[in-house]
Amino acid sequence: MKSPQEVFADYLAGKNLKTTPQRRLILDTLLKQGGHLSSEELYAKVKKRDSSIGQATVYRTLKLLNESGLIEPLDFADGVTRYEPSYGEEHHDHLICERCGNNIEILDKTIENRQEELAKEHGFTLVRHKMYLYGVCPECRKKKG
Amino acid sequence: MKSPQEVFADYLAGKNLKTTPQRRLILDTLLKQGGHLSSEELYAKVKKRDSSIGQATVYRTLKLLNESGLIEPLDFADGVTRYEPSYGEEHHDHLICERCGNNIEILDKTIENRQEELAKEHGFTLVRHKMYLYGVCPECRKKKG
DNA sequence: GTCGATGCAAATGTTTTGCAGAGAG
DNA sequence: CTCTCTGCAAAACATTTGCATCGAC
Repeated sequence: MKSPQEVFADYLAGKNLKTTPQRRLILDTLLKQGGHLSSEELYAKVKKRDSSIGQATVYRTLKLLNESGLIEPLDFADGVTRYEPSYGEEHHDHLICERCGNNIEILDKTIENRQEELAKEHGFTLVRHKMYLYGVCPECRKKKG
Repeated sequence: MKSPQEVFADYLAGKNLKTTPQRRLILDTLLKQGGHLSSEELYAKVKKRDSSIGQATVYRTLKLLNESGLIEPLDFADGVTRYEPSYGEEHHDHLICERCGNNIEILDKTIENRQEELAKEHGFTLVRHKMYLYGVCPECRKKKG
């Protein structure tokens, strides 16, 4: 299996785009960090390693990484788009606590299968899906309510 | 069952807020229109009936309507938040065509039940969920690819 | 060298907020 | 009468874009 770095380089090369130090640094930081970073948060982290980097480059690179299939945008309904590394990772959805923002990755074959069937029943070819479960986690429930 | 207008009036009264002509007009327009309106689109429709109304009032009222449980925000991943009337309506999810933007409302008990179970398995109390299936509709598939 | 990439600042698009006057309870 | 509401314009956000310069290939 190719490394994410290779995948990115190949994607760029295939579109006559260039592999620059900034792009490498951004991918590298994102992979090391993992998790669910917003562009802003990623920018801050990247800036620590190269203070001359610009915000726009981070946004532009995130777009490329998404197109190359290396990362996935997430929407936790708080106004910012977050990203998570998705290359080589099994797909999963998110269970989010509405009180503390904590979130757990979930995966359920029953649901995945039904989604595929449902799309088919309507004649659709399913490309991707997003599922977010919002609730209250055990810790927050104990605290109040 | 209470009418949406009553629900809204009760919600406002309960918070010592006021039932104004603007708020009534916005709710009324939204209900008559149904569907998946963005704030911008709703503002345009409302303005036809009362040209003196302001954008901000529409945003503020949408927030109140959401809190009162009358409408539901939707995210079709196109940068704008849309709203749909949800009071007295059975919950449903959305199957969206990535090419033409057309979308179909779907509901599946198997999935709904599994979601509830999944949350429970992690100790969460499920409050709500969002599921979007993105694909290509039959018409668009015929046209190309 | 050439053409894409970068950093900066300005622009964009959506949503929020401050404020002074208007109006519901 | 008292607070909340409204419209307006300005502000606040996240994100995108134009441009001159820089640098990967």
